[in-house]
Amino acid sequence: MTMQASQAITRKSLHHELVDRLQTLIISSELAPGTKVPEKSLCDQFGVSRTPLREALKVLASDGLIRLEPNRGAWVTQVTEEEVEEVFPVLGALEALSGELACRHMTDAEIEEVRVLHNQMLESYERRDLDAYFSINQKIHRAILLAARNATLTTSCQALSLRMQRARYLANMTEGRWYQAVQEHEKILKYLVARDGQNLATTLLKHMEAKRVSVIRWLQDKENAPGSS
Amino acid sequence: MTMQASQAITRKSLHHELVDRLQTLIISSELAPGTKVPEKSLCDQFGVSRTPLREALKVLASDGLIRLEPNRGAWVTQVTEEEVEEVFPVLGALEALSGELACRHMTDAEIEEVRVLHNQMLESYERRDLDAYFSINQKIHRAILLAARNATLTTSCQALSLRMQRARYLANMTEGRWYQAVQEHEKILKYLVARDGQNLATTLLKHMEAKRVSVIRWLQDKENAPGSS
DNA sequence: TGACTTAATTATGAATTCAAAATTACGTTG
DNA sequence: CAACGTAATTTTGAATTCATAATTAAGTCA
Repeated sequence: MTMQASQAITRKSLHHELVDRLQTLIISSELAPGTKVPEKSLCDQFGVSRTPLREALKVLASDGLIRLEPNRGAWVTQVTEEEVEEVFPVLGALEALSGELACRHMTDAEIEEVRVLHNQMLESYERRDLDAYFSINQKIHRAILLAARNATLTTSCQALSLRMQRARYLANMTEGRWYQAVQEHEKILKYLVARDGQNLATTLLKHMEAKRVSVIRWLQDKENAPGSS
Repeated sequence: MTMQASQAITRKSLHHELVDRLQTLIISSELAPGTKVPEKSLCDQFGVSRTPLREALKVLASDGLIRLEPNRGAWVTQVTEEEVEEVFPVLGALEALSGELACRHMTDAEIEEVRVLHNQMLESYERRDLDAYFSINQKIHRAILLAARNATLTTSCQALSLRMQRARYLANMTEGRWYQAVQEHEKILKYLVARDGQNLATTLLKHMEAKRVSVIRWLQDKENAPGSS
């Protein structure tokens, strides 16, 4: 069953398209952390030759999603404690900035959109629907980021978020942490509505710090009780 | 086709080496902003085929140093006002973080090294030696960055710095701005020695903001009096 | 059997080739 | 001569090919 015709890529820049697709595969763990990137099989799957695929791998490597070992191929990077301790502070600083800028530039309509998302998120929290919660959560953070009106900031933030996403998405929040996160989001909305950039920045920073602790804890648990995907 | 021997590349990963070399060419303006990247001539110059060169171009494009136009090749990006307004705030936030972390992690010996550099910088200021000043200036910022002990932060900062470097390096500081910058550096050293992370962060942020203004002014002057390179 | 060599296979890195697109050069016509 | 259209050339994007390094398999000998 060679159905690569259906999946064959034609749009704009091939390597760029491949970067997107590979990112998706990595975030969704279809390409599992620590495993080798199956160059040949991906070429078959996407119906492309090795040249554009390898171009995409170089880009992903510079973003830290994969690691290139000379003459030994590409490997999906693991989310390590060390990396988490590095990335979250940086992400915190960037999100804080995005909050500050968003307070200056966000339209009232956009704030209203965030309020709607916020309420949807509360609902999914009530339902204990973690998937929905994460999805809406991301939309809120993204809305704030976009409202900062700074493409460079957006790019930098997203690149780092991507690296954490696998880890964060699967982080089985405790009931306590989940409640805490919701409380933090109440404050985020409050300060956004008040256009209080300073306090929003501080809150987003603390929010990220709490996430860091949560993810670290999850990584440590996983280490002690490995195996179950 | 031969004679590539003189500059031929042999070290580790070819595309990685090419990324480095091309960055250097771009920063030094040997590849001038706004011009087309001469793929063929670079291949000849480096003695490599197009494949690894194009891999490097993809990476540089994702870092924003060049722009890829589908079917039309690669172009060295211009430093625009818009971009400066975007990048400097982000860089400011990151340098502020680096200052905060550096105060926690820097060894006394490392602080001493910064002091030495600082004094050298003052000397080059007295001599009005702009090249030396910039070079030492960069070393100081880099020392602080490395002392933050955060590889992710280092990478992010440097990527953004690179994009600004062409513009900043050529920024013909006014006497007034130069004096101001030196004063700012006095404070930076002071707070570093005191390990006052909060104030160091604030100072670095202001320092970057002042640089932004300076570069913007330079860009505007350049626009009104173009041509002279 | 098990450690060590050596040969076969496979995967990787980079050059080359090839089709398609864009650019340039040329010629025509008004 | 200028504007347009067509042909030749060059450049680009991507597949293919090729040399080399790494991995696996097979064979040898204690």
